[in-house]
Amino acid sequence: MSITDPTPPERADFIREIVAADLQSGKHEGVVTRFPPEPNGYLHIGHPKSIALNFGIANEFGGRCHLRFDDTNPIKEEQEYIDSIQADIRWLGFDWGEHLYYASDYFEQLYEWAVNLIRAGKAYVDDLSADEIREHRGTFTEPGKNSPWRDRPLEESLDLFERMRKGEFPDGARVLRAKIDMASPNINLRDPALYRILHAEHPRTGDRWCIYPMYDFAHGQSDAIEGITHSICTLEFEDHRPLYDWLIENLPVPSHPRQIEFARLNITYTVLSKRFLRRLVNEGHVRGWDDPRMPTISGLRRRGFPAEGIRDFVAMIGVGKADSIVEVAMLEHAVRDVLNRTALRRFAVLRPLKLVIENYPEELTEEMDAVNNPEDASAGSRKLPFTRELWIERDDFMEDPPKKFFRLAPGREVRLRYAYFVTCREVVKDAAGEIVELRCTYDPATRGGDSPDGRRPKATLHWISAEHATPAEVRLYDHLFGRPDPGADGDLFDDLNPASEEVLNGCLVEPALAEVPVGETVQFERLGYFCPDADSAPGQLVFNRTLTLRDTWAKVQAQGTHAV
RNA sequence: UGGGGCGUGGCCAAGUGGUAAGGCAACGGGUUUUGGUCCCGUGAUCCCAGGUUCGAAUCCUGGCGCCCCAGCCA
Repeated sequence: MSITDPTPPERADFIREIVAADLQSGKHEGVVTRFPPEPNGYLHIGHPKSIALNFGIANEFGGRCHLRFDDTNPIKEEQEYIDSIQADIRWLGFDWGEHLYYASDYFEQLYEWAVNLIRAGKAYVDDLSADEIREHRGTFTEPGKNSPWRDRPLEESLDLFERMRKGEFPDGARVLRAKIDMASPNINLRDPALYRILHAEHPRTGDRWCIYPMYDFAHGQSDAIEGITHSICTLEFEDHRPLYDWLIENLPVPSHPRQIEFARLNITYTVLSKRFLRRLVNEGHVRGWDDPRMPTISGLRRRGFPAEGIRDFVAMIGVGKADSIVEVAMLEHAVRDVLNRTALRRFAVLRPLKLVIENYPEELTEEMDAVNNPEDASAGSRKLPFTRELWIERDDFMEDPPKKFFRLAPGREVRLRYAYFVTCREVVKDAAGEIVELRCTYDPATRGGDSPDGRRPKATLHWISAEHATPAEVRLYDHLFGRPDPGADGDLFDDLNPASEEVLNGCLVEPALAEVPVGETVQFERLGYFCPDADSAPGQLVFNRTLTLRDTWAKVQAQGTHAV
């Protein structure tokens, strides 16, 4: 894994071009990247863009990619997040090998470097309060003012910093600041805070420390320690690059990484803000971080999205510096694309309607051959039991059908997939006028679904033998938000889609569906992709709808509604 | 408002001075035992205005628009 190929892949993005150029010019002999999550929440669909970029570049150029937790703020970070993040990255299909690191591994080194900086007269301990520091910072148009402590003797700062570490001061009492330029037009250079006092339990270092480095003082140096060549981050850190470089240049670090920024991912109908996602979970709007409606990796996994679809999606959207909002349809397309190729086809009836074939023998059960996946011959076939009493989808029958409806209707003949042609002879209703049963006849000559005389029904329906049907609960999911730009004109919570989850009980599925393992997504023919939920138990099947199939009939219906 | 970025069809996105790739979506049509899949077809003069050039989305100048920064968050 040490051979370096300086050839960029075809049509590389601007970051890959930079990497390739650095390799070709000999600036670097190999490439080392890193994915640096803060363990303060679960990974969401925005992260794979960065993960695939960092791990992808490392792979393509024969380098390596580290997983490094940016754990410098113990108040927000938890072990649960550290664990879930690793599980999610692995599930996505990426491997950091032996290269698992934590910024907290470098706390001692970072502390030493801070001392170096003080000795060099480039950092000082400030006694100002947070409010006072803000007041001294100035504004976008006015320069800041120097802190009265800015020029205190080095020895005094050294002593104070050491006592900060020893725990002699309460939170917020003092802070270590870089001495750069309070008049800089870049606010990040107006003597940024480097260390703050936080008497908090850290998930990794426990109570060994009560001062913690700020992001700016930890990230670049961690990169340098690990020999990262290209430190890829999102656009909002562009303003921090001068500070990143200043620290690298003013500290005796072992290497000089280069920070490169790209635009983070945004998707329609979804919100990717850890703060907001945490609220959804904590305030009970969803079942948890892994709720199938959540844009988290664990939510998408539970929803049945394959990792390959997510990888294809991020490859499809590209990498650039222009802010953009990708349509969810693209994600859904990527997912359907892999599922169409790989998902087993099964029969399931969500809203059952009884269909009785009057001229079919009472005691007979036939075994019909059904293809498991028309896109993959190696998936083989299965037997479907067929009997006189069946269940079909309520939506597949209309007593008084409109012009474009070509499923079952009184007097109409349709094909029952893999079985026979049936014709509706009678509609049975209950006292309330509800349709409760369809009486039909079948044509024995059409066994398997083809007629010897070349008759071709306009529709093919899926069905379940009543005698063999297995009950199941099915949870239908839709976008978490009811509009493409949630929160655009007000509170995000006002835009939550009240119909994002619909639980259906009394669904009936074919016997083979009891065997699908959690983690596998199958296609319920003509309905969509579904996967067993972890809530399933023997005899208590629960399925989540991953996505519907593309549905041109639904589109026709919607147009009809809107036309009037 | 000072600084930093960005601006190519509805949405992503190639293009790096030689006459606008591709994908998604939408809309037509064909195939089809999933109204699925698959196949075919349909759309831009590149934020605007000047300029340089035989020739500019690509270079120059000036505008306009959008995003980010005033945490002891990352």
